Amino acid sequence: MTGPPTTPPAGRPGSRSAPARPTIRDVATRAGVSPMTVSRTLRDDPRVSSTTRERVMSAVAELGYRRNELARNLRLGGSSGLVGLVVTNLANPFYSQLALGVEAVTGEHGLKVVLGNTGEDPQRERRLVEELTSRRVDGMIVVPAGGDHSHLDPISVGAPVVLAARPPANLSADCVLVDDFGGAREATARLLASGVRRPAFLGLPSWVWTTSERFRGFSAAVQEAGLEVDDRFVRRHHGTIATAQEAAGELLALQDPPDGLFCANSRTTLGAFRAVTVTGAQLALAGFDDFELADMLGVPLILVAYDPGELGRQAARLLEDRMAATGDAELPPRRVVVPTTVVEYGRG
Amino acid sequence: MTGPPTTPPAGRPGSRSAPARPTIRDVATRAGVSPMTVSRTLRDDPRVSSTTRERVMSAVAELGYRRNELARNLRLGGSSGLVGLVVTNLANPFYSQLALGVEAVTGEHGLKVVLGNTGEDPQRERRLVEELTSRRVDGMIVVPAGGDHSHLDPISVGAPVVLAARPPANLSADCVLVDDFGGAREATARLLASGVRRPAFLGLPSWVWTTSERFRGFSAAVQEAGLEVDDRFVRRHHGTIATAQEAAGELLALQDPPDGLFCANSRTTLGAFRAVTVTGAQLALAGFDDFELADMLGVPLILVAYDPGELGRQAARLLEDRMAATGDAELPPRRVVVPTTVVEYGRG
DNA sequence: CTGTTAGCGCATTCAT
DNA sequence: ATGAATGCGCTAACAG
Repeated sequence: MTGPPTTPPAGRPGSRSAPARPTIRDVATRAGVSPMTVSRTLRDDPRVSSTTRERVMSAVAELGYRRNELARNLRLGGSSGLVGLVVTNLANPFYSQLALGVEAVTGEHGLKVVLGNTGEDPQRERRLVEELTSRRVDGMIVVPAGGDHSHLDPISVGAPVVLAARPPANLSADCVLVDDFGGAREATARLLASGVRRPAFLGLPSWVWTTSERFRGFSAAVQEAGLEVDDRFVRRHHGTIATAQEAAGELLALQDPPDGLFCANSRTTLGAFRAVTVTGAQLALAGFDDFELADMLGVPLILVAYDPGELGRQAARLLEDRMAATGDAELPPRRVVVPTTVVEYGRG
Repeated sequence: MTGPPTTPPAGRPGSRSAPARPTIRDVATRAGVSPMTVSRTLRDDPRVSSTTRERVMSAVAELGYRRNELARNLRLGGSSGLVGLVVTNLANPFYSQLALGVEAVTGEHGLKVVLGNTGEDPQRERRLVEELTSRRVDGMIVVPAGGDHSHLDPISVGAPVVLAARPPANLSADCVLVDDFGGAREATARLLASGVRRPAFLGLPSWVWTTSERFRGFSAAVQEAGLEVDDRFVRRHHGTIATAQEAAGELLALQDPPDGLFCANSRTTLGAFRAVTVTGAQLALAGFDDFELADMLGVPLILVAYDPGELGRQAARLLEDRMAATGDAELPPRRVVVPTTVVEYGRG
């Protein structure tokens, strides 16, 4: 009963090549009904008679029609069905897993994720946020780069904003964080419990929020063990494995070197591991972030593990929550903390 | 000279809370001009007088106006300024780096990336592709999951399609591949040059395209060395480190075990490494994919390295090329191969 | 240089 | 149960 192989709808004047996508009107014409009936059919409106529905659906199939969500969303209120996701470095497995978590949750509700990568450049972040705003994203999840987050104000963005991994500064917004303090504290406590008496800390510059939190956790554990944080044993580096190795090497070269080291992230841990391997020093290692092969390095390692995907999923849930809110509700900013666990490798 | 703090444009009836975004008409009213003039100003049309331009720009600033790209794109021809990126597993660093490469190139031209993750599920891939089509993406980059790619036909998608990492099947489309054959061949050749006489191969099931290519490369190198591929030394596993370890263990348990092993990907290599570590066997290792810490494992390792980001960048370039084409040009499908290099770790 | 008309593709409102 | 008019926000095409 399918009609004769229809010629594709007449392309717009001038473009003979690209078989211009059929619109709802083409379908209507083909099915011998009005565009409204097609629209209703596609919306699964129960008022459409089943015979009409069938005619419409055949026309849809024959023409290969796909509803234009752009036009639909415009008519529906100007939103896009898109969620903006702005991260600092997608090449970092941490953020790609976060992205995966976001995608998994938003995908369940038909929202799609638009990606932006800042490379830790606040300037670029501003640009990306503006572009996403112009595209009328229904919400945004951002791992903020700079120190001032005022440009992430949901008001100016025109949609809810959720920060991930780092808390808002100069801004009232939901956020999802890792338990940086608790994780660092517990790992450090285990390090001390294993007999370390001269603990050291190696991390990024102190203005990096996660590093400062992890340092707080480190300090707390040290003090709770009745020890004191030795300033000479607190070092910062610039985030690469190489600089971490260098900084760890300096610690080991001290006249009275530390006997244990807490590293504020995985690259730091790897740098420290290299320094230990190269020098053959006796240094118990702990660090934030679990990583593949940690169990294969042949040295004992106490690591703080957590699920980056969970960070993304929680962020997406907070966001969807806000999007669902009428807006009059004005729920106050929420803060979700993702738990950490401590894992030990290479014991014995 | 800025006017008095204007009350935000009257919200639509019923929504008193969200300060509805200003439209081009609000700006026009505020600036005392017509919407067209605002539109022209925003497009940097030189015909607008500088005085008018200033008035408009102040109004824009005062109202916090942002052009609605959705409406704009609809009017301009129904495209979205979006590129769809469908990958199999974003948690895999390979694909996240690929994504970063795509984002970097498309971002230069104002295109944004919409993400989709299939988890290797062809069904989900179909759904994602349809959704992206409905959103009128201007193009799509896909790491295809199944064996049949007919649903990726640019005609039905309505936009150019570029495949990445795996070649098209039942489909004519551009694609970007890694030199799987060449890389495997060279690494295997080095393995043999190091004295291996009884080479083995461990990979995924043979219907996985990359594995079969890499096996071809392995075989070529073996034959070029005047040896033969021993069928008992060719094994498949299911892609996890654990199954790889198991399969490698079986090889090592043979009465006359191999003295060298080529692993078809990084998880395979890691599994084999574990098996070697556990059993203490003498087995020279080579494999496809470089990975962090490969130099720290304490065993010699010959690895095939390449830049996944380059795969993404090339894919994005092919796509933009197609998008720019008039469509009448009908350039034939192109295939770009990203080169590999062989790196050796732990020698001595 | 600026304004008016018209319409991108779709869905709400009001008719029938 | 279906259709006609109207407009989402924006901009070509054509006035003036």
